Amino acid sequence: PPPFPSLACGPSPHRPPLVNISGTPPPPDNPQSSIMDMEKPRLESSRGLSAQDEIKYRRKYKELKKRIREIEEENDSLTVKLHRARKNIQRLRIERNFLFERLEQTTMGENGGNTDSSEMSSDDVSHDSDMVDTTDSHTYTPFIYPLFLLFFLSSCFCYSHFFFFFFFFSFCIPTFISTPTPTPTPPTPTPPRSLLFLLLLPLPHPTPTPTPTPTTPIPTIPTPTPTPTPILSHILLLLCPVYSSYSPLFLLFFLTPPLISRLVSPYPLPPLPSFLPDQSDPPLDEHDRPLAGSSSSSSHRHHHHHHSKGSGRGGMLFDKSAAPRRKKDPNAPKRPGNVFFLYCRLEREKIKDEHPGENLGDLTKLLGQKWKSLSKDEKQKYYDAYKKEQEDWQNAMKTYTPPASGDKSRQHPQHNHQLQFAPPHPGMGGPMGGAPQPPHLQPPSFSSGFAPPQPSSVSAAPPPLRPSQAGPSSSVPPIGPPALYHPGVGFAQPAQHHQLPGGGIATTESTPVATPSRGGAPRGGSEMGSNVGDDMMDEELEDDDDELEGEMEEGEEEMDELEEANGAEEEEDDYEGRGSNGRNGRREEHREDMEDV
DNA sequence: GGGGTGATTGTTCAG
DNA sequence: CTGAACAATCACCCC
Repeated sequence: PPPFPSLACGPSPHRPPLVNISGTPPPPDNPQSSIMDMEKPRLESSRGLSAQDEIKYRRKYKELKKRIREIEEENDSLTVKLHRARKNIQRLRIERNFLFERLEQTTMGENGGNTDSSEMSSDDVSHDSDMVDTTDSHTYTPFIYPLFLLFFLSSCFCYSHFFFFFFFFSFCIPTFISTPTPTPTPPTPTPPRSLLFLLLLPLPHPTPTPTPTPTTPIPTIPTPTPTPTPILSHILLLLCPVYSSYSPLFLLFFLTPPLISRLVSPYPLPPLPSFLPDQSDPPLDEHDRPLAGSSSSSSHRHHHHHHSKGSGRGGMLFDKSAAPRRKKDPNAPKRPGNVFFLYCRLEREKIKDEHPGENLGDLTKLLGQKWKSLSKDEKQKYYDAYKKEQEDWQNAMKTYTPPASGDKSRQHPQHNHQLQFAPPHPGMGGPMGGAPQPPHLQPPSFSSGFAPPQPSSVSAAPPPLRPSQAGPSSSVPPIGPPALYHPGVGFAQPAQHHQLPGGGIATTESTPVATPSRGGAPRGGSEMGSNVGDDMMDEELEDDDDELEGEMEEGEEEMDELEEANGAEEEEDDYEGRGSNGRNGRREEHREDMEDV
């Protein structure tokens, strides 16, 4: 290419590539002089050029000079980055070699004469540069990595139970990390946590079976106790695609494995980790509803799925679909929408005539823009009409009697006749225009003939809370030493403050009893395990965890590499996981499978 | 033929 | 406080 085409082509700047990718030597050592050299004859040859052109060329020259300087600086910074990356690679190789040597010692200590693997291993160590591609998959992580990956992928993209997640981190990770060192320390009398955690399984203990599978060239790490079958963990982990969970919380736990180890500490064993949104929650929710007197739970669920529209509820930390929105009565008077919808109704025909070719979506967009551009006075007439519609709907709701159902506490709050319609500016709307009182300032309303709270339960209350503060939050067990937490005291509060009308008292009284028993006590129990439990054991665990922390970081780095390598696969799995089948079907399968288990 | 989708704004509801 | 559902509309698309 011509060296500086912009000189001949006029003022349009033609920028050279930023980086010299091909590695060819840069054209001259001193680009500025070269420009000067080339520019001079041109200037001389075109001595007939006007002074204006000369100024233009000079400006161009300065611009190019500046650009060259920028490119050189960028080149320098890239060189530095490259250097750092190479050093990083080198460091990782050293770390990997170190880990490999440790594993090699372990394997040799276990079955001293396995020359086959040791030969291969030493070969790998000697050929450092080849290890990156050849040995990662079969040196010291023969089967853990596939399982790890399997779990990771499935957990990222599907539904599941944290139960399996915890199971994985309590069993596979400690097995993966805590390779018994050949130091002469006697084996600890306590079995590994991973195995104790197996006691959490709601499964009968299977008979121990040896697992010399051909797919695991390096035998599993020995444990001092008779192993209750790693094969069980294999089976369960293979079920992970079914039970897996799409939850960002997974990433949190993935980044803090020591935390996981602590959480699953089995001294003493809680029946299940309380914070798991585990299988007990949704079925319990479904189970509570029939108790409340509603015979339409199945249709309710169906209705909810029907209207979910596939919107991104799966992104929630805990799937809210376990507590779906209450089924609306098809016979109930329809809500009047809002003032914008009224405007749309009135103006749609008009705007359709103005834009005959537009589809409805675009027309709605236009209507939205027009609505926003309307002044308050112009909007006022629509607000007036909307107010009238609201009143009509209100009257219709007065005559409407909702179908008898157990839990009606919030189904039709409009029975309180507290319309929250507010015009754009205060004071505009007459009696409705005033700023509505915040709900917590309003006196509790029992205008619908519902019974007030029973005083007998209030009498047992410690210092009374304001009604606005009482409620769901009061069902949370008190913070403090779990041993001091007495369920009887803790549960009295929620019942006393549930002033929800209707069957609310009867139903909500049963709910808090169940909730802390799952959500409060076990949590306290698990904390007790690390706080009040055997100190010796605890210290051992602490030390172990500290050891694990350092090594776990290295494992995470390795995992990062693996993740990058498997990025394409993950994307494919992603598509499969979110197929048109959707989560609902998967959730149903999952529930049934869980019941089977 | 039935049902979902899209595009909007404001209100309601559940957590 | 937050985020999802819901309200109206209907051409269009998919099953």
